[in-house]
Amino acid sequence: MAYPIKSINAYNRAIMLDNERKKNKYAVLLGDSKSILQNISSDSVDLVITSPPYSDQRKQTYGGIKAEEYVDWFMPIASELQRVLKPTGTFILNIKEKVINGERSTYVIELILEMRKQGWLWTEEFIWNKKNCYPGKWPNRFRDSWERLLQFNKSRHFYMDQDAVKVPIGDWAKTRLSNLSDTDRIRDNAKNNSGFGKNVSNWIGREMVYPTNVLTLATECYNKNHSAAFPQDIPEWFIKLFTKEHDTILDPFLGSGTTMLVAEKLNRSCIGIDIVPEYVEMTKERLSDIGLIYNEEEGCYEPVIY
Amino acid sequence: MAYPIKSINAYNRAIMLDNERKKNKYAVLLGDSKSILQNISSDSVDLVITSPPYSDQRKQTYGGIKAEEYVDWFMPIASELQRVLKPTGTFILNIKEKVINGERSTYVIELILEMRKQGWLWTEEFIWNKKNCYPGKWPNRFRDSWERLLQFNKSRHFYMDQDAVKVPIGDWAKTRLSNLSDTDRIRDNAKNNSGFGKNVSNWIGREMVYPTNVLTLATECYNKNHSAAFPQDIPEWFIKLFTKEHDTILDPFLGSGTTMLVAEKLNRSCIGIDIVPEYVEMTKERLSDIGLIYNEEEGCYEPVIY
DNA sequence: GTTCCGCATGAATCGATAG
DNA sequence: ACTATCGATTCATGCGGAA
Repeated sequence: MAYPIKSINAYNRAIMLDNERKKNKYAVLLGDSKSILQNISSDSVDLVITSPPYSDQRKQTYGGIKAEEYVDWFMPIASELQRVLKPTGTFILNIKEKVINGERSTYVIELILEMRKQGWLWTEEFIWNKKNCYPGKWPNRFRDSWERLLQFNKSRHFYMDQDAVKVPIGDWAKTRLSNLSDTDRIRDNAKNNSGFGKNVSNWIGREMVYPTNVLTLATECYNKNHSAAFPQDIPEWFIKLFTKEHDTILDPFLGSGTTMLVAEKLNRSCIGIDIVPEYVEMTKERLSDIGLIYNEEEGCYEPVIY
Repeated sequence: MAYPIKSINAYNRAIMLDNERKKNKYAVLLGDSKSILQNISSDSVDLVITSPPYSDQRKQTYGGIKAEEYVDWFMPIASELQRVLKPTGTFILNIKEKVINGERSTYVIELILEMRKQGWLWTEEFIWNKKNCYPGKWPNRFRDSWERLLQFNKSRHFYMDQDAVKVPIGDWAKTRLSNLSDTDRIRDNAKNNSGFGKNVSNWIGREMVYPTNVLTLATECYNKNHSAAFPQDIPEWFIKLFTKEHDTILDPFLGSGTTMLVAEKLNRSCIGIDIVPEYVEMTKERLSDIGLIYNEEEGCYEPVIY
């Protein structure tokens, strides 16, 4: 077949891309993370990113773990994650404590202390500021609009590519301005307009800036037949930040497969585990939908070979 | 003297306002909070709001408390605060852990656990999302753009005036409410059995909504020489939320006096303590500047009597 | 093609009532 | 006196069909 030059170039580029991607594998494993993880090699994962079921939440699908049992339930899994993670790897844990008897439960902060005893370094706590948080009104509290994104490491020398998550100055200013509208009138009587204006002038001329440890993102709540714990932007941000192409990502509570789909998009390998058969099936379907094929020998999904 | 009617009314109103304000007292106490607090009556304070010296920070002024000693240093103060706080009162603690050896230190979360053992309820954790956080770049972390605002209470039945801190509704409302469908006019229950439903027509004409537990405010320094720990907006928001007029507010680490100045502005009484003589003097000057006079008998500042 | 607009949805929590 | 269930309240988002 004869192609115009333009088309040949595009075709060749497509082949190159696919050969690149062919290095990646996508394994979707059904079962309890605590035991399934034992089949994964030590020091083999570059990034663990997951959103485990919170205490007593998602009862219909995950059974619900009681707050007072949460730390004991999670620690054996944390131990396996520590084993499979590379020394330069990172573990991002998305979690938030619920209210019990009018108080924030303490299982999350107890978990941090226990994981440090287990040898983890608690490197950082990012905040996910949820723009569209759950509605509701109560006499003694406001709507909960944030979640924790805890960063743990095995060593102080972990891989981090800050330039991969730089934000265009325009977009940043744009979202900031839209966010400002909410709070502008809160600080109406404050005399900090000059301070803000000064900062704005500092940004002029810069095209890309580094983000902070607060991620302001909306939850995905549109009408789909699967519910994701976090929006795609969360794993995307951390995958870009803490991994390179062809690195391996692990999500021990895969859910509807968001982490894996994002890993594929970003040309990384991914291992996902979930205890709910419907979720595992859903992820497999989504992988087939985007053109990956199942490799019987290897027991995992791969990009199509041209 | 003869006044036009208009002026007389304004004059009478001024006297009324000042008589109202005259009920308020402003005490600025020099010394160590741990001992000074013992002179304050039990169950007498409606709101404690403070930003204590963080571990190893502000060394020149406070001497610096080591991270591993922080909890032991703070607990006796927390005990006194619990004693002086009314049963319906609230304690807001602005704090953030610093990074030590590449890790977030754990003294803040250990403090939460210890304070619960002491009898405090950990009601909520607000996030102060600092819009113009400190600039800088490090190889293994981004700029720290948030701080904790921990809410503690003595009982589940504390005073809270949510309407006092309402914020303007988001822009979405303008378009959303311009044309209502049939389902918008009735209660439309959610399909997921959450029990949630909505009647969109309830929102017509609504301009203000309740805020969330994330406060997006710019940092603001009263003066570069004085380390104002937080901007006026922070104490203002919590004073409006957790106190009424003429209530008593306490700041055991007053610094340059931001909490007291805001309390005066909002017509509340205030007690402030600081161990640094220069800060105490500065606050006294600021109180004089806004027209308060020192009452020798009572040992505190008062609004001028007409 | 764009823009407009209807609409379901989301890790929620409290107090009252029932068992 | 305990625990379990139930009704009530609420805001912002982006898909998908219509204009």
